[in-house]
Amino acid sequence: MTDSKRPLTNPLALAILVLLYERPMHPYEMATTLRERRKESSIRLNYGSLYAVIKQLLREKFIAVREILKEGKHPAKTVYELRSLGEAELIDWMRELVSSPAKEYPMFEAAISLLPVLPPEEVIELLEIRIGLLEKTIDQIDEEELKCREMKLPRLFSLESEYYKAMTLAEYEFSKDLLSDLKRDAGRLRSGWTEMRMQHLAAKAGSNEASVPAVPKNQKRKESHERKNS
Amino acid sequence: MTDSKRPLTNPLALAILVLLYERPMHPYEMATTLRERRKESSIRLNYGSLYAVIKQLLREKFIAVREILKEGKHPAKTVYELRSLGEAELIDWMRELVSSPAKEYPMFEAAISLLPVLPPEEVIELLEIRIGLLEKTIDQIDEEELKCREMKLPRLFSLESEYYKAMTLAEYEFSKDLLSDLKRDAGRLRSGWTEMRMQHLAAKAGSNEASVPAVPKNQKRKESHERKNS
DNA sequence: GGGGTCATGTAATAGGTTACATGATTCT
DNA sequence: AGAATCATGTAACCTATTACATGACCCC
Repeated sequence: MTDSKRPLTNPLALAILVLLYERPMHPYEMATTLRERRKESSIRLNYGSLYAVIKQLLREKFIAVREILKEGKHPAKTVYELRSLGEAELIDWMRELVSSPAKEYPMFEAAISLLPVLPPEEVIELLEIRIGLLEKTIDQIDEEELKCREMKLPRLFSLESEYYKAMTLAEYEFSKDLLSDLKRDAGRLRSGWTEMRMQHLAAKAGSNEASVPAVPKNQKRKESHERKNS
Repeated sequence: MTDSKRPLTNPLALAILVLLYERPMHPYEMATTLRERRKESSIRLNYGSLYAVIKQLLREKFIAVREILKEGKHPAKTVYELRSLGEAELIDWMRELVSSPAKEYPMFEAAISLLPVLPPEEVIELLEIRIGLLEKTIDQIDEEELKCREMKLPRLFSLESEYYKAMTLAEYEFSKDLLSDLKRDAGRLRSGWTEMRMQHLAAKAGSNEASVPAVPKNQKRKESHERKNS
């Protein structure tokens, strides 16, 4: 909300702040709690970076060591607690995340914007695979949902999977539309496709096309510089 | 497709491979070409890492130096070209991106899964802001779309923005539904909300609630360990 | 002469991932 | 006895970002 450049961007940091907002905890407990609540499915969590992230949170004074519990010959448990600065950061961060959509860059969008490198016929096949996999994903979400309802968990606990389902469905619809457009349409959607591929194809084939610029035949790939190995 | 662990994951690397698939280029030209085609809007591109990524591509033998052009006292231009290994990687990478949806982790999904840290009344306000911003975004996309149609650009060139619009719309619908559910519903959606916040509230207030476990009153935050500063 | 843009890069740092190392306890 | 789990962490590595540095050319 206020200042867009937060010291930490790792979502694991956000998750830890939330846990410590509930109660003090030691690192291992954080990991098991997050696992228990299955947060990995909606938050990118890498438990290997747990101690690293805690170090960062300490550095920023968002958290502090509350106590170090030593029992017998067990390794000592370092219990952390939230500091007021960390609480402020947590609330501010959450407010920003909820109120302000941030442009994110899914790789599928990148792929679509580079689609002409693949021949349209292949894209059709690939999209069919994708659509099948998306259907599977949606079925899985539905199953999970059913389980939750059977266990009579309040809806609040599965809001994130509702969101995930909505987004997956939207991608599914988009993919299906794109596929059928590609299949039906020989001119409109495909117009420009081969033209965009042409330069490469021309370079490869040594081409007799008129519209190909600036790539003399003696500069064809494959023959020129392709050395064996270092 | 084949092996999931690619040596490079940076989308800038993918973009460079595509450019070199079209024709050999020097780094600065790559940057300007990508800017010209406005790829930043659909691919996360950080031009500062350009030379670093090129170094990686060289290391992987995906690309090679084709020639070094020296004109007068200008800095020499190092022209790169795609090697067959790089072409294979590009095609394989693209196939995977199109055919296989990868679970990605938008921050909004993370926020939703942690929503109970915020009081429901505040979430309502924040969602209203979000919805407004999403509307703005959609209007912008529509304007862009109109421009493209006026310039009679083939649809192929704006597929990625169609995708972006579809996803943004889905998020918009989800947010609106969530908002109205939150506003209407006093029991169903909200049930569990305060309970999830309770532990924290209890800790803060010293609480007389029965169901609060394991946090003795002498361990309240604020008073106990919050030191002034280092 | 000054600003923009062409064109190169390096250096420092932060960020994150992976793998490894340790050792006690508890369950089978 | 052996496996899983509890609980700590470090070290190496790689990636990525940021900021800086250089210098010529071109147009006003």
